[in-house]
Amino acid sequence: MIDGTPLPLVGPQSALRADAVRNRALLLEAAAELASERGAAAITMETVAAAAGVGKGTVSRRFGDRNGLLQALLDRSEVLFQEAFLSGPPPLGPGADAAARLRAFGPALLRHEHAHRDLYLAAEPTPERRFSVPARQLRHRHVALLVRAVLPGADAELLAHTLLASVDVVLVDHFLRPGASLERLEKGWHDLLDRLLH
Amino acid sequence: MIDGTPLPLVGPQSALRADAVRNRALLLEAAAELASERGAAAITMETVAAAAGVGKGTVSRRFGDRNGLLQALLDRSEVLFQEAFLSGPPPLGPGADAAARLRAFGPALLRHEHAHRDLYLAAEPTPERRFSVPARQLRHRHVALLVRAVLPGADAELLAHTLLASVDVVLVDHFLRPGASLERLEKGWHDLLDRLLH
DNA sequence: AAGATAAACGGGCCGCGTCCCGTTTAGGGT
DNA sequence: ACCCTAAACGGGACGCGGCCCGTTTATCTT
Repeated sequence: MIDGTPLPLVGPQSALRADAVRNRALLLEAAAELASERGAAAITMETVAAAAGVGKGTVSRRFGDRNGLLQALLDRSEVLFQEAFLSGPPPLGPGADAAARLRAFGPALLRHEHAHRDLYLAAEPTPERRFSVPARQLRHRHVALLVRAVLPGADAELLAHTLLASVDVVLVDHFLRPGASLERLEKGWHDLLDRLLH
Repeated sequence: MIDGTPLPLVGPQSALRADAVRNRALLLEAAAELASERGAAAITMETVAAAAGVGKGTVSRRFGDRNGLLQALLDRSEVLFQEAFLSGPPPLGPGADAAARLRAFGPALLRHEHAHRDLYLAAEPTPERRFSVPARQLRHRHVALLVRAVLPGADAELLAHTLLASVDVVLVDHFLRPGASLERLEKGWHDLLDRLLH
């Protein structure tokens, strides 16, 4: 397992050496600057290594591959979103009933991903790893939990995947290209839930 | 546009030269043999070119990229599936009402993709092209048509994407790994439709 | 039949991602 | 304070995909 990529909301697990911690920060900073100046496509293992003043091998060892680096880059804003639906104010966070939280989740995810769409699109994992990304797993568990509360008879795991897929970044981006609006997608989410909940 | 990859159910559009047609067939045959003998992962631009006795440039020009080659490989079985839901016997084909056709579509797609899962997983397009694959567009139009007939008030395009996503190869494969069954996924499709149609 | 033209061909080139291994260094134990 | 070991480091090597361009060849025209 690649270290230095702590799962969100889980403590450090392997005690990175001090210089490794430093280099990790340097690399993420360099990558963020590259992304904001020349777009996410400009992030390559070599350029980010050079910009941070370290060797390519260091990037590889720390983040595994290019995708791991991009995932780590996303982690900061992802954690903010996670806090919003795990412990933030209702209706997204606890305090509202499951149906209301579920209703609020779609639009919130939609807007969050859309705000960072460049990075999310660039960081789209390969098919075989798509469901292993910690952030995705957390989203899925959360939605499945809400679905279970709202539709006890349903296959919550499967339905959660379906719901999440309906607001996937890639799909959203595809819809927004021609001129569709975020509002249409939000309405789609609400309609879908309304039909599912009678 | 890459020629030699006619859209399903649309006639040829650019009159390939005779030698090009021959090489295209040679390449596809070589790729199919490679896939069956050493797995889809063994298909690289170079090995397939060598196996067919042509240069790498030829593969590149004909199929655009590795993914285009894999899509072309899938086309043969894909066309069979298309015929099944476009003009085959009910309940999948015309002759049954839209609700019954929609019910039948999920399991049919599920089983079709599962039967060719190795190739479908290998041929998974990059995010930006995911919705441009002709076969996917055809599936989507078909499902959207049925949804429009069954739920006139809904956003048929969006809902069709959601339905298709719920039986996506990558998701299905993810579910089947631990030991889930195709039956569970089929039940999920039927439950989803039942809830949507009251 | 012979020339013209557009298309196809081949294979070399470049860039990127990944792997590897000999070297260096941080950090804890004595 | 010194050493010992495990971890991190650098950067070169390799393989694959995508691209390009000088050469060959099929097909159409007259």
